[in-house]
Amino acid sequence: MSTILKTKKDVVTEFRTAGILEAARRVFATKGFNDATVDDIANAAGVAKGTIYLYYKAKRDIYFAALKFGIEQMFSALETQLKAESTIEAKLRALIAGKLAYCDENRDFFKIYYSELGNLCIHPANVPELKALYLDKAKVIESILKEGIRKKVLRNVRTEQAAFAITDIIRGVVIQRVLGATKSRLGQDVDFIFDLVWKGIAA
Amino acid sequence: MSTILKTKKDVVTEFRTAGILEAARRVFATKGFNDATVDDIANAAGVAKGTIYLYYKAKRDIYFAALKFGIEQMFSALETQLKAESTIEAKLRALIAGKLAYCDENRDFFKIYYSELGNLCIHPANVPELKALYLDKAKVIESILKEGIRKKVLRNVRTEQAAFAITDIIRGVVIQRVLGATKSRLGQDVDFIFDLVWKGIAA
Amino acid sequence: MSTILKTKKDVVTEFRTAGILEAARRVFATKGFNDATVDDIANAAGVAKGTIYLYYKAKRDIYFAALKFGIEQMFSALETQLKAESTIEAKLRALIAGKLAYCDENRDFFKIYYSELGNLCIHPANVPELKALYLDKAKVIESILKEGIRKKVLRNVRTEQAAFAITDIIRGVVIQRVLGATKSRLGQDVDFIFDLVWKGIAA
Amino acid sequence: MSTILKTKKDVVTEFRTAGILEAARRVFATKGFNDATVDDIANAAGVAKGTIYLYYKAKRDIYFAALKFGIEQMFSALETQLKAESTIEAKLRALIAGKLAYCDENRDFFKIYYSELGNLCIHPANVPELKALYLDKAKVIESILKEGIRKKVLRNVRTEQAAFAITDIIRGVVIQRVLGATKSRLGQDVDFIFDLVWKGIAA
DNA sequence: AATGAATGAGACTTCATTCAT
DNA sequence: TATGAATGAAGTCTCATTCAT
Repeated sequence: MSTILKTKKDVVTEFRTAGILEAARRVFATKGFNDATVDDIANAAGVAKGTIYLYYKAKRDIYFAALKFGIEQMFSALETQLKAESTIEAKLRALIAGKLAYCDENRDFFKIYYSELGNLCIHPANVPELKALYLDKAKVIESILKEGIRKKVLRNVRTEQAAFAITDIIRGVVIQRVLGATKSRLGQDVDFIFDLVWKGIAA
Repeated sequence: MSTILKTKKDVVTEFRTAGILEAARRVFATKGFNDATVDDIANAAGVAKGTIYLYYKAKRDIYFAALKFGIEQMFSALETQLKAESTIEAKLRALIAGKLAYCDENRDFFKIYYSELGNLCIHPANVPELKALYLDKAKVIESILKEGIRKKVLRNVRTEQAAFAITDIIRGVVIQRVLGATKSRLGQDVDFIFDLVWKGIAA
Repeated sequence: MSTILKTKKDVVTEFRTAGILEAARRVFATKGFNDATVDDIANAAGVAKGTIYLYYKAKRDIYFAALKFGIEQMFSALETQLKAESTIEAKLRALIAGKLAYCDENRDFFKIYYSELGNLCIHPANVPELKALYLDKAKVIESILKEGIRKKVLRNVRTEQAAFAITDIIRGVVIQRVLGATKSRLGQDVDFIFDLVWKGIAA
Repeated sequence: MSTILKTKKDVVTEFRTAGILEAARRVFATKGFNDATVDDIANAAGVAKGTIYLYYKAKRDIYFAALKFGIEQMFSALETQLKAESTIEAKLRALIAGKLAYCDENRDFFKIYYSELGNLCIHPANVPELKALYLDKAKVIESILKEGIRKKVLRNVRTEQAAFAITDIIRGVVIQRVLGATKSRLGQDVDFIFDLVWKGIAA
């Protein structure tokens, strides 16, 4: 019985949390953190303002939760895709394709993600956890690079920096896609990035 | 007489404007757009709050003005440096070095610049002029690339995208420098970027 | 059967009510009326918030109920003690000792009691019943005084005012005890009050 | 010139401060601290809500300022009156009369004053300064008592406690006056208190 | 031109109360 | 009867902007 009750509560919590986060993502993406109001989020989520505060202590917490949720979802998707590949080349291409696809399909998330990334320089102290999230994820790329270097497929570049560079190129392309500056199909953009990167770092 | 008065007025305007922008850059870089108050800027500039509004219609206008000022200063510096170079290779390296150096020396500006870049996706409608500023400046790189392709020094990449990619890599490195994630000396970072890019796009 | 059920219900009600009041007294004494939340009380009482509202219509009602409960308990104790005494002098001393002892032992109650007393001037309209409670109880002292005057033990003071005065002196001493301004033992304080009062009103 | 400017600013500040405090006293006396809103005070003072916050950092600060202002005004009036008297007896009577009169004429202040006094037991930590204000002022009475004892006019009572007792009796009478429980004229009440006290403590 | 006091809309957050389970 | 998730009114405080001096 206690199990059932607990489960029930958890279900409700999960349901509400998901709804709120989904709404928050939309609202934050549209208006940015500061112009989005908690009322906006509540309306978008179809709940009362007070309800939001049953699940999150502050507006900022909703924001981080939405961000974290997206990051983790993206990386969990990426990991699955990477495991399916064996060669370094394929892995790198899968990673580029995966990130591009995820951001393309989750533009709301992307907007928050990269906007916050830009703000890291301004509010770095506030968000050690967030910083960690960003940096940790760069390790995924770095480990592929290291493996490539070990296997002599890649030349001996500074892996940390190269990982960031790749991340940055991807971001740039996504921004162009989101801004509509580029009409290329996803595949073309993947090819472009991979091509540039591979030539840049291949042995 | 009227000319003299006008000139005098212009001088004052320029003087005030410069002071305000300089203060604004510092304040915005430290606190971000939303957490910075007009009072902060007025204090930093050593003028009364009302004075600010004699020169700018709204807080956001100060922000854009500060941003624009920095961008133009940076690109004017860049252009000078580029003119001194003749080969494509040298030009590219000069461009990378110049941007890196400027951002390194003007970290306040950089913080605003890249933070706003991240927000472009969120507030694109508000700031067509800003968007233009960002995109136009990418043309500088693009024109170098086009020249390189014409001279067969570079392979036939999509210049617009490549220009963005280069911009993005540079940004990534600057972010690492500002966050303190990287301790490399400027020259090393320039080498790293140039190396990666050149291998990626050389013929 | 109906009788049994009703009795059972009453028992439950009494049980819950007592628990809630006891918790309320503690919470209100610690935080004051406004800073205490219904949640606080529910937690302290070990019941759900909704349960509180099965027994009390509003937060304020809990407060008054707790107050009333304390007042009645105190005065019922006092009456018992007074009955045991025969002389005016002994009665007066017993009354002073009794009040002092009760408040000393029930500091939570005392805090609410006297804090509300102070607020009587501000919210008099809201609480005619409460006002009555306070004033009626002063009659106990007054009747002792009247008896004393009749018996020529006391001089002919205005009994109502004297009753209040005695009440006020007692309150003052309790406040000092609760605030820790005074370290005297209870007996000393009783002596002090009695001495002052007796000299003030004796024939 | 600087002096003139400063004076001007000070005058404005003083003017606003006085207006706000006067309004606050009225509002707090009518509704109590918690039920009074900053809007209420602003309206009563005839200024905008924001203006209040130019002069006080928080609602609670307004409250304390109003309280402090009243206390100081009352005691400064008292001191003047006391100086005019030479005998202990006259001083004591003047003190009783003065307090009674002040509270009678400034009922708004009185309500705040004694309501807060009742709350001292509940929020003692928050308000060390306030506590000090209350306790320090009791010293005035105490010093009279000590003088009386030294001159053998009074018997050797515990001065601190006696001072509190006198304060408490006065409060009680004021409460009755404010609540309308007593219709006696001021002089009668003064006589009553003085009579009781004097008999209680005279040698 | 310069000032800075005044404004008031609007944000976040709390919490008494309700009600479906 | 008991629960506690949901509600939304209401409060405090901030700050961009205005305007009289």
